[in-house]
Amino acid sequence: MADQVTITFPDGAERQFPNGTTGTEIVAGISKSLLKKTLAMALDGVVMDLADPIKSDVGIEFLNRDDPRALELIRHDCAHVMAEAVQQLWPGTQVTIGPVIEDGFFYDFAKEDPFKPEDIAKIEKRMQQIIANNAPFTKEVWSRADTKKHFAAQGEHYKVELVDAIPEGEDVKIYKQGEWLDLCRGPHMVSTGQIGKAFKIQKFAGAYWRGDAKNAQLQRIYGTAWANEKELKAYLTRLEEAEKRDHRKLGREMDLFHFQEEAPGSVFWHDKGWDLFLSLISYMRRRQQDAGYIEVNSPDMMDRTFWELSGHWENYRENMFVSETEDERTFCCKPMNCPGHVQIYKHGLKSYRDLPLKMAEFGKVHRYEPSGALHGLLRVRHFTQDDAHIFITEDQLMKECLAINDLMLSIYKDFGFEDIFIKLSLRPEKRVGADDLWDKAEKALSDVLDEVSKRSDGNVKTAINPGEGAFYGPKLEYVLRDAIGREWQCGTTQVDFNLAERLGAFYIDEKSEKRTPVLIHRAMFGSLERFAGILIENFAGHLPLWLSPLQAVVCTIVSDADDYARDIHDKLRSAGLKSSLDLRNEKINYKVREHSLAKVPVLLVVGKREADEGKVSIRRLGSKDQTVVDLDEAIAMLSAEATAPDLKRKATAT
RNA sequence: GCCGCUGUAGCUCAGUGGUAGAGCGCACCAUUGGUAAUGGUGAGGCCGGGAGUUCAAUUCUCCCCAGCGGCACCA
Repeated sequence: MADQVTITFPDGAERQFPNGTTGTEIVAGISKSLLKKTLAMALDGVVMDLADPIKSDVGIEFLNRDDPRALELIRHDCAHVMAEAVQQLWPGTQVTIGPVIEDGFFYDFAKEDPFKPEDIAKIEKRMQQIIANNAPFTKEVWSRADTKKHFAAQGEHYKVELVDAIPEGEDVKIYKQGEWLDLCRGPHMVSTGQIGKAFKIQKFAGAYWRGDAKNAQLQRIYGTAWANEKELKAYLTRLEEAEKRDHRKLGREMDLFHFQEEAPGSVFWHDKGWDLFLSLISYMRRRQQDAGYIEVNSPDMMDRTFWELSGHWENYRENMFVSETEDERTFCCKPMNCPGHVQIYKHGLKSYRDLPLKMAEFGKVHRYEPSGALHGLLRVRHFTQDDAHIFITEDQLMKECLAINDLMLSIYKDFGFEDIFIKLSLRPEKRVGADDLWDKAEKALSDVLDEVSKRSDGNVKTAINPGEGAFYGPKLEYVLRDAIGREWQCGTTQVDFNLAERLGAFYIDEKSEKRTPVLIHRAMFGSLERFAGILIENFAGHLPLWLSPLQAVVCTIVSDADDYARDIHDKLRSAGLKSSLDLRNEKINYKVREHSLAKVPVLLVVGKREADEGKVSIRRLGSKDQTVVDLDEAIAMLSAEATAPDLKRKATAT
């Protein structure tokens, strides 16, 4: 072992130190103020405890709290302090795991009595004390046996399990902060005081040990921590903004839909919401027709034998709506459209010349989702899929998947979603079909993914999810990023070498032989209900004109303008615009406020002046300004804007 | 489904062991006002459902349902 190590500083300077010198010693040698500011070091880019000895030649960086890498340390340390606070306040509580997550951290505890809402303040207060004590974080490496003995003696059974989970050959590290210690792989900051004040305990929740519902349920505490108060405040504001976009709230305010307890997980669409829904279907229907799809409609209920054949009965029986009828038959509300589509396919002999056969349906599927999963429009028990099944020969697979991809990306773009992420989900444990068919299907989708990624010049990001596929085949899942950076999984392309055969579908090939088609399942919006919810949140209720169920309200300032307003309303209607008339005996301020709150995109305000001159005053949602233009001009402009993007493209193409 | 919290007027929410209150909205009257709340009057409630304790339950206890926040699930 060398006596000396060469350390390279961020400015490029190199210096020799005795082997085993710690980061702390080096910083202390530079300046007291730097030592005070430094939370940790990075050796050749790897973040380490400042107190770690340096045993080889490396490049060193010192992390202060403004370093982006420091945030993770602050949150991690904050989780430790929270755990200490909880164990101080409620002795006997067992600690389990406490990782850093996006925007914060959590720690899971095993504790008899549940935490109460008022405990948040108690925990925060105790954490402040621990942070004020500013105890240093110190690291020790213990033997496995000693560690297990220690935790077993403390009654920390989960920690004993965690020690067993540490891979052989890896050190068992213990971090101490004052009297308190935790099993942890680190790294940590220098002392608890470095966490600062910009943290907050957010909420309590239940969570299963090791994420498995078969295990005990622990109590999770979520918290957040930031480098400074300003960032914390910005984060809390961001949460508030997201809350304002909540589609459940906006749905009520905009009078789009409602839910009630007699139909949990089912939507009561009001006229305006249904108008939006129908706009989405019309749009998708046009896009699919243009792409060579046929549209069909299959029964909502079919005999259970179909679902046994398809494998749904075996895999999803508990999640199906099942009905016993007077004739003692068992019918199931369809949880998927595929078996129905295969029946339509099978009606009449198919030739290879008929393939690819692209069969679409706006089918309403019924799934008895677990009660705790329901969430507004985003997770319901009855939803409409823009579903399609594409029957192909094996060698058409690549071409069809790419065509679907192109259509998918083009459609998302029409709604303003251009930041797309595609996940490839591979075979799950519970599945049907032989492994060689899975090999083939996974290879095919993987090739498609590579090709899509290549074509997009790296604009489309991709990832692979082992074990997440459907029971009958692997899938590509399209994830959209919305206006405030949240991700929503929508479209899916699934390659299925199993179902067509199970349901007895075939075609006659060039050699007059029977062959089984490959089935591609695909949805682009996914669920119409869910997509509508996503759009409401993405646009914060400010729907683009072509999707808005009420595009304009004609408001009068004085009743002398009533006849003129009626005239405008009629003309808007004739031009295909969705308008309504507000002739109420109210002040214009009142009308503007009310329609603005209802997110009406365009207000056409008319008083005596406009009536005399044949003009309208246009006020757009979100703007305080108005422009006065000729009525005909206004109608032409709004009509153009209200045209769906695909129709606009067609109009300019001809 | 599991853990915790919540359920009072159309909406947002106060409140109490002696069967209820506000604001907004709604109806009516007056007001014709130029771009985010004109004034007045009035109507509106099985206090989520069921059982128990009590002289008396919206209030306390238990069970159920639904919603919310998570976890698990998501063909």
